[in-house]
Amino acid sequence: MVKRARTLASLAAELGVSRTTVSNAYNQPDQLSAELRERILRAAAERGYPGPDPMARSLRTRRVGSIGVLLTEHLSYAFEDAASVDFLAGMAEATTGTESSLTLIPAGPSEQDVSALVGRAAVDGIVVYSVAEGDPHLAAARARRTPLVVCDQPKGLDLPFVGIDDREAVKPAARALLDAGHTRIGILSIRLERTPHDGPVDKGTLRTAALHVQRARVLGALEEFTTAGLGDVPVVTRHINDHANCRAAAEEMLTTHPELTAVLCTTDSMALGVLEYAAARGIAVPEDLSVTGFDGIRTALIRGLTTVVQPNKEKGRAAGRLLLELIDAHLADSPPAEPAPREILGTTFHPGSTVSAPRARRTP
Amino acid sequence: MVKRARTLASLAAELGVSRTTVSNAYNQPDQLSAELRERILRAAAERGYPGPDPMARSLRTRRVGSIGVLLTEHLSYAFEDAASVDFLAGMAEATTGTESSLTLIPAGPSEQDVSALVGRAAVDGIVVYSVAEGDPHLAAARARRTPLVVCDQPKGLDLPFVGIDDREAVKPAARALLDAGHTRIGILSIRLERTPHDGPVDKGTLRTAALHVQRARVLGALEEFTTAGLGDVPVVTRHINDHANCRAAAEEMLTTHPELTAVLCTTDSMALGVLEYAAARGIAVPEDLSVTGFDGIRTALIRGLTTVVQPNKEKGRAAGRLLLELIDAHLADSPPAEPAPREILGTTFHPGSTVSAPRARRTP
DNA sequence: CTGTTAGCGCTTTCAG
DNA sequence: CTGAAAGCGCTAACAG
Repeated sequence: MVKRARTLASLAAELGVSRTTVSNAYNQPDQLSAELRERILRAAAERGYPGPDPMARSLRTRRVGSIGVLLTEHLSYAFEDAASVDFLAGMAEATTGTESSLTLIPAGPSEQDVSALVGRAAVDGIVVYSVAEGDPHLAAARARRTPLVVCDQPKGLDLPFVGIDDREAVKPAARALLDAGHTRIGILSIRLERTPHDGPVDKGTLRTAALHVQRARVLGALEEFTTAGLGDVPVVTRHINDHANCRAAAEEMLTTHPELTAVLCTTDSMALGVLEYAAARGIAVPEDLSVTGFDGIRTALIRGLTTVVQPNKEKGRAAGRLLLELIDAHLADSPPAEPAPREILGTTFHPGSTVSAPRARRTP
Repeated sequence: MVKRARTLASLAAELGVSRTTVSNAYNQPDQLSAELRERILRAAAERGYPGPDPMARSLRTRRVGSIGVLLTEHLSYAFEDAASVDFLAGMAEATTGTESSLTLIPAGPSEQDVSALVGRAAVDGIVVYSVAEGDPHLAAARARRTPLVVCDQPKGLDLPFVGIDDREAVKPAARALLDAGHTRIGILSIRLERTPHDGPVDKGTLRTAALHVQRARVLGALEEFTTAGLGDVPVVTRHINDHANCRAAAEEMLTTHPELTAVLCTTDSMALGVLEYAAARGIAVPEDLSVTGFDGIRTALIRGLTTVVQPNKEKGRAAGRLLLELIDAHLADSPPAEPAPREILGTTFHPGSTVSAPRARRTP
């Protein structure tokens, strides 16, 4: 077995054909006789020529064959969060049938050279998944001048967008509590700002919060509560949406506000934390405490949580498809659409079984 | 705002410095004065120069900055399977701190141009995750002559490998059944060959099965059973490891072999299918039927399944780390290690609560 | 159906 | 600290 030909050019030389012909053997099979093509491919295999170099090819064609997803969290977290796993599944699905693979671009917290990774990623375009307003990674992704789709947040930019209407979506959950007769309700949300903060949230910071999704959900709920005439609705937050924090948030809320008969949570994980805390304290749900969530993750649905279900997988599919379209347009030199395309997906309210009328209070 | 400078060269020209200097501003900050660097970067931002083109850069440096995972299943399936999600989380973790992202390379069933995707993926190396012996995607990955790590299967190739000892790992589960006194045991496995087959499996095809992981688990269990003097141990398989199929497999096994008092499954999903079927039929587990699984997926552990837990995330981490090492060595022109590195991770037996002594049979 | 001509945009010696 | 020269390996016209 001969061992030469590490490039297309050298293979062509050895076979006594032109580079074009070898290139065509790989890329345009109908541009040469089947038998010549066979001969070339066989010779390539014999000499261990691995086929056209992907980088050189990409440089020439201006297309890599991969779409990127920018995940702000520590990358492995994306695989622990049920919602983002579903989202990625949807994006993966969007690539099937296309010639693209899917590149996960990690984005750590260090502002500096981290954006170098997004600037250097070998991708034809990027879906920016749920980052805070002003996140430097988003800026880095825009700086690439390569197609871009924003998913979930930040909202309100003139960029291609896929997401849900968080503010409206949360309302059925709020209404369910009101309809059941609750008047003492607390709101549990996860981080509203990029900088860590755990504890109570005042209405001022709420108005300018950088994480639009959480903000919209809290504001949507508050809108319903206020309209119904409720006065002081406490809001408590945690930076990290994990088990321990969710439970701690539940404890904080119910300890500092023992009068509450219901808690509306802006994520299912939070709600599960409340359920768990309640179980540990012997607080019956929904008899003593009504709870609602948001997201519709599997475990929450299995436990019968009253929640709002959002189509995570469909979101991934939509974002991926839109990005692929934009890439095609970009490669064809079509000017970007004006205004930027915007896809708002529907959500559904899942009644579940964690809301009921508040237990009759010991009134005189 | 001026809008020119789409390349490093043009930016250099406009600033009256050399291309090297601009390049250094991005890549070797210590090779020029901080102020000149600032000036260059600012000018770049003003003119919308997106920074060095990733493809051109990669072509020159021979390094992309991404590692690939080849997932044979339809890509989105990788996100539905708990084991592979954990594996991916581990791989993602391996990239943190490195300058690499993670590219998921889909591999559909169509033999032809699908291998083109793996040949063309812009990655510095590939982890081939659990594919059948003789899978053309593996061949395509090898053909790249770029570093490669095989995870789980195929076994026995002289390629860098990360996995577990499936044959030994399953034995504690088999022994648990034997120790409890079972003598009528069936084995439920998922696909043993690349071509779809559902139903009973004969010992002949078992010996040559292309999917080494499943084969090793079945053979490991059979070895224990045979050593213990059990005679005929039926083996039933399903090609797809999903809900419906797992349940159907359970039904087939228990219908065609009503004498069984225990079922050993080579995946937790299978075992969950058995549990579900049993529940639907009013068969008590473990009183009427003992069941064991393999994998240690969360839902199985929660349900108390007796199973073997394998470290999926750790496997991903190990595979990723090994690949990154190989890439560094490759780029440094070090010759590949001989023999290929091989990392076998440990597994643990999870006793659970789905195995007990067989109910006393109605003997005279 | 085949070959010739021109780069794609960048980094890297190696001298200044 | 800066600049000039020399490709990395490939594909897209276009002319035979």
